[in-house]
Amino acid sequence: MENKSENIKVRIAPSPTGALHVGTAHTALFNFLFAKHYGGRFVMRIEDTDKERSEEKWEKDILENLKWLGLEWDEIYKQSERTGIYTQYIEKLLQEKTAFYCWHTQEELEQERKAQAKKKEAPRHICAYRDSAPDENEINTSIIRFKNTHTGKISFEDAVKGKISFTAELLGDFSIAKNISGPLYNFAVVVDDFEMKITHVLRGEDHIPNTPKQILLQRALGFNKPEYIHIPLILGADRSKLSKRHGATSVSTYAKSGYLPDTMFNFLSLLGWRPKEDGKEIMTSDQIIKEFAVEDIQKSPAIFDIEKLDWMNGQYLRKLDTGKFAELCMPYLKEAGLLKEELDTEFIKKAVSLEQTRVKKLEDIAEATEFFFKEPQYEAPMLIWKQMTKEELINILQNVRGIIKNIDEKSWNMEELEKLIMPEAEETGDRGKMLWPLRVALTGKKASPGPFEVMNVLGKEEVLKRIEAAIEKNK
RNA sequence: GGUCCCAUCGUCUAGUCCGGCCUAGGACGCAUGGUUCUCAUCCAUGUAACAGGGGUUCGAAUCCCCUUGGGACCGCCA
Repeated sequence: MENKSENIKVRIAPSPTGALHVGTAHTALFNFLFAKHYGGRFVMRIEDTDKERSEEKWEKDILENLKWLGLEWDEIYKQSERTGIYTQYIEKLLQEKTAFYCWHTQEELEQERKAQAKKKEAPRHICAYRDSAPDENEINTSIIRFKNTHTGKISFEDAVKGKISFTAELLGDFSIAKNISGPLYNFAVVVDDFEMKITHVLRGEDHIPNTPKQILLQRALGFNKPEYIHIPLILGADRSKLSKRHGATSVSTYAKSGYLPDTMFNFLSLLGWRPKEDGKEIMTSDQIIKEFAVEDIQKSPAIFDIEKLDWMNGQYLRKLDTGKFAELCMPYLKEAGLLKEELDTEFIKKAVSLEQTRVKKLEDIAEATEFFFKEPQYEAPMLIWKQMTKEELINILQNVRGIIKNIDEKSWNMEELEKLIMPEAEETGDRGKMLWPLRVALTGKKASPGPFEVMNVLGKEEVLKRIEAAIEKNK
C-alpha cells in the first residue's frame, strides 16, 4: 500500500434488515481505519434495494451504533434514492444485448439446480432465453440477467489473499435486476462503486464469490476495477460465522451491557489485524489508525472471544477517573431502583469506585454495589470464619462495636478505622476471625471490598446498625 | 454436490514473503504463590501449539507437492 493520497475512497454498505451486527461493525471499522490511515474518504451507503426486508428502525440502529463506536462517515447515500441511476445502466446493457429478460419460473430454476446437484455439476443457470425477446405477458414475470458469454479464468489480485481466480463459465447467466427499476445486489454495487468513485473495496471475505460477477459487470459497463481487500470473518466459538446462536451479535447489546466504545473499537480492530510491534494490545483509536496497515491483516478468520473482551473492558473501566466512572454507572443504578432522592452524589461516587476494579462491564455495577444502598440480606452462618464458635463470634462483634462507638465522627476515615481495629484483629491470633465477620455483617457477601473501605463509605451510624443486626442474628 | 478461501498454544497472535538468531515469543484464559479476612486489582511463576505425510536443502514452523481438517458462497437477500 504505497499510493498514499490519490483520492482514496472506501465504503461500508450495510443493509437495514437487522440491528448493527458485530461483523458489519468490524468491516466498517476496517474501512474507517483504512480511510483514516491512508488519508482517504469513508462513504456510508445504505443498501436498501430490498423493500420488503429493509426497515427504517434498522437503518437508525446501524447509524447510531456506528457513531457510538466512533466511526463517522464523510458522505452518505441510500440506494433507494438512486433507482434512476441504476435504470439507466440496466437499459444500456439491455440495448447492448449483454443483459436479457428471463421468464423461467422459480420452480423451473429450482428443478434445474436439483438436477445439477445430482449430476455433480456446478449450480448455474445458462438461460435458454438469453437471445429471445419476451412477449407482453412474459415481461411482467421476468427478471433481468447478465448474458455471460465469457470463457476461461477471471482473476483479481486481493490485497490480503493474493491472486484469486474463478472459471467464468461456472457463473452462468446470473441475475442483475428484478425489473428495469429494481436492481439486485451485485448490479447496484458495481454501479455505485463506480459512481461514487470507490477506489478500494474492503469487505468481508464472504463476498469473494461475488467478486467475479462484479468484475464481469464492470467490464460490460466499461468501468475500471477497484482494488479488492477481503478481510477475515468473525466466527463464533464453534467456528461458524457469528450468529445469534453464539450469543449477542448486535453492537447495541454490548453498548447496553456497558462495554465502552473504546473497548469495542480496540477489541474489534484486533480481530484479524495486529500492529507491527508485538505485544501492543491496549491502544487508543488514534494509535490504531496510525499503526494500521493492510499488509498486517490476517488471512484466516478470528473467533469472537468474550473472555478477552471482558478483560479488555475491565482495563478500560479501570482507566476511567472515579467521577467519570460514577457518571457512567448512574443509569444502571437507576434502572435497578437503587437511587433514592436523599443520596448525595459523593456517597454514590465513593460506593461505586470501590467496585471499579471488580466489574467487567457497567451493568454489573448494580448487583455489586447493592449493599451500599440497602440492608444486606444473608444467612447467619455466613458470619462464621472457619471453625469459630458462636460465642466467639458474638464476642468479637461486640468488641468491634465497642471500638467503633468510641470513634469520633470527625476522625471517621479509613486510616483511623484501620489503625484502631487492625491491632484488635491481630490480637485474636487470626485476623480473619474479626475481619471476615465484620465484612459479612457490612456487605452480606462472600466476596466484596474490604471492611475498612466499606465502613468508610457507609458512615458510623449505618455501620453500628449493621453490626448490631449481625449480633442479633446469632442470639 | 460445485466453486473459492484458510491452517502456529483452548482463543487472539509474533515468527512465514527474504530458510539457520525458534530448545517457537507475547496477550486472554487456566493453575500456583505473594500483597491486611473474602473477592477483584496488581506482581511473580507455570500450563499449552508449528494438522499429517512426502520432498528440496548441510539445515524447514518458514519453500514445493499430496492428504486431512475447518470455513464461506452457491436466491427474483445483501
